Amino acid sequence: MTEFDKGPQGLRRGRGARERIIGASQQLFRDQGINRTGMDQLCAAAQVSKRTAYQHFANKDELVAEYLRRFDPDVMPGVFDRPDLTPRERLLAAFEMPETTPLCPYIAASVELHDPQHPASEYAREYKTAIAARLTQAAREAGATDPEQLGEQLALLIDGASARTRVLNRDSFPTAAAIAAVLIDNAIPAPAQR
Amino acid sequence: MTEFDKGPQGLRRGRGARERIIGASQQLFRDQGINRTGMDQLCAAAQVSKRTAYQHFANKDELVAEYLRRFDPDVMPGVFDRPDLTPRERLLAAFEMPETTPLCPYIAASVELHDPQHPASEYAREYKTAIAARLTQAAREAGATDPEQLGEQLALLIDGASARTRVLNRDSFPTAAAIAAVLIDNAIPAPAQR
DNA sequence: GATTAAGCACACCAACTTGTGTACTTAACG
DNA sequence: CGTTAAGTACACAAGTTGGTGTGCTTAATC
Repeated sequence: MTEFDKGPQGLRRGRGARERIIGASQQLFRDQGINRTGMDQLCAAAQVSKRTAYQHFANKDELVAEYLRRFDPDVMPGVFDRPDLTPRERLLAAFEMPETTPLCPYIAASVELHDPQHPASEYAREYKTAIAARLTQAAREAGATDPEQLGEQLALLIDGASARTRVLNRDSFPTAAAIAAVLIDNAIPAPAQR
Repeated sequence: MTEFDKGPQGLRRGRGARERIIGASQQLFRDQGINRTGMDQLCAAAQVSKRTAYQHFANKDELVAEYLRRFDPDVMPGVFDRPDLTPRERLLAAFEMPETTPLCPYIAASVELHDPQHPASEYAREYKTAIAARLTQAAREAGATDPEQLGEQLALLIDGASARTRVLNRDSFPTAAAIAAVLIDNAIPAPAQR
């Protein structure tokens, strides 16, 4: 019984070792941080031998990069894929944080790795840019006079709430949402609001 | 030649050891991060023997805590000690970041140490609270209707700019300052503005 | 049944970490 | 002078890290 796909060449055995590795990294990197999570512990959690892990990922850095790539800016916190909301509501939805993410993993990775050249750091930059672009687009749809500016501002608010939540150990997203509401109302000319 | 550093060969004894250690930690922790800076390297940079370092600080954690304590919320970036500015200008002055601080060391420490119980993490929380309190006070002096709210909002903007600057490798404080201007003008009733 | 890819168990390595122990040297001071 | 506080140099312990080498086992396909 093949439980799984039999690709033209690839045959997945057991149960997706690669997926388990990434799954374990998502949990451990988030809970303990990247630097404080050793490959031994990670492999144990993934129920994968260390040897196998290093056959899937050349080194830890590459695993970290792949771990970050798994977060997709298009599926943020269900912000841009909700046609039931008005544009304004969609912009505000970005501040309902899924409390599974105590600190944006990109900020964490940038700080922990401490190397702007690191592939993960570079992807973090891409991601942040993508998020701002999505917000800009939503701002445009909402009729903002300067969508770029509003998008960048909202992105900054999200990062601020994320960082502050981490340091203070207290949810700062409501504060950010309050600011966002002010900015949005200021940026959208009255006739377009509803 | 009395009590000052002087010695036959590079022997800086007398009274500077502790200060040199902290000085080196300020530079290295900022440039390389805390976890990536070993005590060996730090002692070499401070021109202090490792033994001496451990006579001044029980362990690295304590050094990290002391390193953070050296940042004083009262002397932020010369924000609250400038009677030449109007209250409004004083609030905005908080966003002229001294570019010597790429990322607020408290956010960095919180992320790197990854332990809310760590003395440095706890001090980071105190510091952030103190900053918000100072901003709240300035907001009150500026005549804001809800100074607490404005202070908290401005603090969040600072953190957002700090985090975002780090991740994007691009100064985000102007964006934060623009938001701050909007918030301030919205929070201060017209007659009180000047 | 043979082949083959994927994985496992486990020992092992080299580098690096924080932190000590020990014996020696210097400067200040009464 | 002698005492003492501060510091040095250096070896070393004990732990952790990322990463390999090797031989063996499984399961699906040929």
